[in-house]
Amino acid sequence: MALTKADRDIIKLMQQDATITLNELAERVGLSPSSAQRRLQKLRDDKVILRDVSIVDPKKVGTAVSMLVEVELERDRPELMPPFLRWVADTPEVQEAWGTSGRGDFTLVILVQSVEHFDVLADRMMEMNPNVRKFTTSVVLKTLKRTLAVHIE
Amino acid sequence: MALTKADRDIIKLMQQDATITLNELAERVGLSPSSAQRRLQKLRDDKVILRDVSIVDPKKVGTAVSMLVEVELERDRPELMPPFLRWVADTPEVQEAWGTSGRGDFTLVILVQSVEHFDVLADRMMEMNPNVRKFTTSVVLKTLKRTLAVHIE
DNA sequence: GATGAAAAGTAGTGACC
DNA sequence: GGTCACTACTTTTCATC
Repeated sequence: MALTKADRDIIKLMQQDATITLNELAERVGLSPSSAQRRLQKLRDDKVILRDVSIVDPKKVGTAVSMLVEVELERDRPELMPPFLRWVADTPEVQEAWGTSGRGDFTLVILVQSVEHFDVLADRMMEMNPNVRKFTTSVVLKTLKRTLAVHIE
Repeated sequence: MALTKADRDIIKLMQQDATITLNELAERVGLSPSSAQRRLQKLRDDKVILRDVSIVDPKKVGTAVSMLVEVELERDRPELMPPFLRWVADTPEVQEAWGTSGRGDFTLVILVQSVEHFDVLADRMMEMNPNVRKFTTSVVLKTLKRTLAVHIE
């Protein structure tokens, strides 16, 4: 699964614009269209490229409040961990979630329509997860940058 | 720019899988392929859908350390704000950045190859931005969820 | 073992109703 | 918004290195 220069170039280009045609892609990485397509297919088969998605502007669909939430769990109730993980997975307003060292146990990025929606969501989180000891919320005032693109040298 | 039911369905589907064909898309939203394509094109023209990108598995390209960084800036030097914003925009290892209320002024998601790379990056951040008063770093131990998909009712 | 050229199949586009 | 014809893109085949 070693990546060639062409593979890395394909990844870079596809992370910027996945609607690029194979002809364009091929030209820019210095391969024929059929070679480029085979490499791309292999990158998908090997799960280097996981999927292609459309990026939507939240403001344009009436969903404009982002929150960063640090959640602290009770460590002495490990049996309540899986339900919490399931809640994270099943709650579409939770866009991102990391388990971290440092202050909080988990950091969540939550995107909702309004502060009222967030209130409801936070209440439900507490209700469904008695192992949530406390959480601190930071309101996002300005989103400077948002990408899942991985930097490739 | 009011969104129809079909528009919202198109957005939902495209956020999951942007490689879907117009035939499939049309069928699943209850339109003809060319109608679906017109709506999709309008969503792109109106910047509701900003772009399509490939999602890459960082582990598969040798980039496996994520950090959450809270940065506190000196408030009495507003002239140094633009350079900081430019540093964020121009540093590909910074995947996400928000300006927040609460403790830190900014929260960054940084993805690097190794802790050593992070050290170099953090040093350079301090060097290039004398208005960074302090920053606290949380190492990501586990990534539970990662999507930019916006939840649409 | 991967490449490129070309053929065959499929999907996207635009004019018209 | 739907139908249809046209164009463009993708995929497979096959010969080659």
